[in-house]
Amino acid sequence: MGRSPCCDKNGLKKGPWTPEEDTKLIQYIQTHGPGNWRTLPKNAGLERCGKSCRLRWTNYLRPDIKRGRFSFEEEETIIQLHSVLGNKWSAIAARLPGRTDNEIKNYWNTHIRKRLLRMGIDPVTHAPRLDLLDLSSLLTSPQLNLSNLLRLQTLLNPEALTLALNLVAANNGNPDGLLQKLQENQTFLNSHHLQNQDNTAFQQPSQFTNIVSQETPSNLATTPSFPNQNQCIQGIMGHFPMNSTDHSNGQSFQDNLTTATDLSSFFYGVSDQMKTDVSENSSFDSVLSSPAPLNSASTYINGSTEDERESLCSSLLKFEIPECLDLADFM
DNA sequence: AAACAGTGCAACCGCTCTGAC
DNA sequence: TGTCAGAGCGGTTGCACTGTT
Repeated sequence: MGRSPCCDKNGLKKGPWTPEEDTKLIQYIQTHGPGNWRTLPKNAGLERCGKSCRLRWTNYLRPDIKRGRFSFEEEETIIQLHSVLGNKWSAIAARLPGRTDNEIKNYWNTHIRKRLLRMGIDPVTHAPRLDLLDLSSLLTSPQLNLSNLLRLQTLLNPEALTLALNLVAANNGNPDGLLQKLQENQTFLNSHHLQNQDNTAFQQPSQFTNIVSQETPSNLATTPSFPNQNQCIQGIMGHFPMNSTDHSNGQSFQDNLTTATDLSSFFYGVSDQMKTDVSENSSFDSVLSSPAPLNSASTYINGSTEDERESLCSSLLKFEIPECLDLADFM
């Protein structure tokens, strides 16, 4: 359905608004109120498109517009809402009094988006970016075996581990290369004692299911020699290097396993030290469970600089490995 | 001091949605 | 039901400003 342009573009002014034009628009709207934007320019004595008038009014001349730097509360609200709503700037703006969709959109694109990218966060999905993980160095290690991959499972999301598996296969020249390594680990897995006979105490890690059901390597999921999930879990439980209360708030490894909904959440539970390293703020629990990487740390960060904000944001990212956890222990 | 590059933001463009007729 | 105008939305552009060499 063809549409006529919203206004006759010939003779209409474009570009930045002058103070005189602003004054005319403000005076007209104060007298007649906003609305009927098509006829407004003519009635107000403006050589502008009605659309341009509406944009100028709603984004810059409205009396309730809040100007100036975004506060940390506003910023974290934007990030959280964006993680839920996506690029629905008007919907986000509706939750931020005094801020316009255009302003929020610009702030996102020029500040928040870049900061998330620098921190390795995909600004679209709010998830860690897989392309920034240096998986190749891990996967070319001679220590590569299934148990190590399964330990990585606690650090990476399922997509990352899937990628790892695919990279392993590609690195070996054919998918059977990985299969061979998996078979080598069969002995290791089978030799392990079952430390927790009652596997029903915790849910089967759904992410593991993702791994074994991957189409590539093609024959991975169907090969009879591939260890079953219970065997793999046994391997993890037997070889996980952390024991007792290491790195956790007095919570044992076993307790973590029995309460975690999956192995990744177990790892996140272990990373409590990271929280206290950053702040004493009790609301960090929600940080670690929220889709958005940020939550309430207002008392800490208010008035801080851009770099300080980024520093805090980096520390809040749950995928970032805290110093207290030595990766070498996992390998 | 000048040239260049990078950044931020105001404004525009094209499309979709909504309601009136 | 179809058409149209008005309004709104999200993506993109262009320019001014700032920092760097």
